[in-house]
Amino acid sequence: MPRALILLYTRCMQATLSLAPFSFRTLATSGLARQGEIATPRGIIRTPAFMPVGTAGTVKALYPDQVKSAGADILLGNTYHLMLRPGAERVARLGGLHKFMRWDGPILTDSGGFQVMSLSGLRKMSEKGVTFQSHIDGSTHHVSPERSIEIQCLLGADIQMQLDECIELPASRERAIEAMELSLRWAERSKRAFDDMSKPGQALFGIVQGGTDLELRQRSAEALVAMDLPGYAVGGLAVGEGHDLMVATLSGTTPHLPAHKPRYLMGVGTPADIMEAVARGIDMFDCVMPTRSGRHGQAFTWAGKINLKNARHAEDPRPLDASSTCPAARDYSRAYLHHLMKSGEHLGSMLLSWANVAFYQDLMAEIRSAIAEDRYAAFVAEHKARLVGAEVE
RNA sequence: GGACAGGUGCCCGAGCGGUUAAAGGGGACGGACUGUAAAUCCGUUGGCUUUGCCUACGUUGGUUCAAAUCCAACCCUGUCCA
Repeated sequence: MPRALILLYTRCMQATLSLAPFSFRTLATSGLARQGEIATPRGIIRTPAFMPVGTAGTVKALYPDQVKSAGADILLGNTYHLMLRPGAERVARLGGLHKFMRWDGPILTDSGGFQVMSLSGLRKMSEKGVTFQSHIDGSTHHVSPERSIEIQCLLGADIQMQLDECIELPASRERAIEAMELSLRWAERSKRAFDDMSKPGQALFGIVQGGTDLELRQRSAEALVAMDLPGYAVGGLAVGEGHDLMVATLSGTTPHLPAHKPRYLMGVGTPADIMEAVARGIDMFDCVMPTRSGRHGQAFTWAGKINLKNARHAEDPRPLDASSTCPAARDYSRAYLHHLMKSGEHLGSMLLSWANVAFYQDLMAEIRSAIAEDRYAAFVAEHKARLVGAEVE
């Protein structure tokens, strides 16, 4: 083959690759649980997937390489936090978030909707959008659905989230309706903005709201599905309602979301939450739990949770999990991890964050295998109880 | 040897007649953490037969209705002077 042709072919392939559409396919099911993959121009996301949270352009206390080698295919960034610092335009001038933080896999960005709840004392809501008072310097920042999408495009997020209103539970039905309907109107505006500004291969997800009211959840889901978005998230859960109500709400929500599109349960959660959500057809998760708990001394293992700050580990020479492939879990004694945490040494937070991110990825890998082999219910029955509580020795 | 300053709960340290089992830190012990205002936050931290009692602020004695708080002696510690 002439050299010129090879070059042309290569260029075409590159072009095709860079324009590869966003797509989702299911490879196996077990009950309602699905195992599959999301294809993005930046790589495949194996589902069910857990996305480590990298709010401010970093999965706290971890190098991108560690996150990658732990098995994560995609991670999160945050519109609100990156908008304030270093600023979306600056990130764009520096080549986008992927290059900036040295993560070449897919990135999903949250819209700032969670900060509507978590920073409720520092913001004002209107039909137009949210006005935040910066928690850093008090300056005022307006985030409309359109501006949220613009920021996410500037960051270069592969999966973008509509701006929504996340409310704390329990909440009155009126309050849930209000937030759900506003979120739907904002979904429409987000979609229009996304269609204008996004690049091929990027995807916008809508967010189902409605509190724990199944009728509201259904209405929200159906309205979003009518917008024909590339994926759908379930938001407003794990915000005070408790595990059982969350699971019940999911049971009444996922059936209203199309089977051929990815479903993302936002902000969840514990290993048990994830297992039950997968059983109800959820494909994607994110949560600060592995990293925050890690920084605070709590490790997740197949034997249950372990608080390394507890005195009982002071002279325990065993690693967290001798069978783990993660060096943090395999090669360091509990006694040493205990010492690091008690001493406030950064390495303690780093090692436990690493071990936890790796554990969560291992959990997802096991979940995917169990679905692929159609033994998911048995898998949950075998592991859930143990993962809920403290380590059983 | 002399002059000051000081000895408080595991440690540092506030209190300087009653509202003091004694502020505040730290440490220790335990808990929480779910689209990250979080390397953060919250408890507990003398004992007991626990709506109360006992023990406790260097030691001993005293003043007082009442003392960690006032007085005396003694024992320690620090700084300075000889």
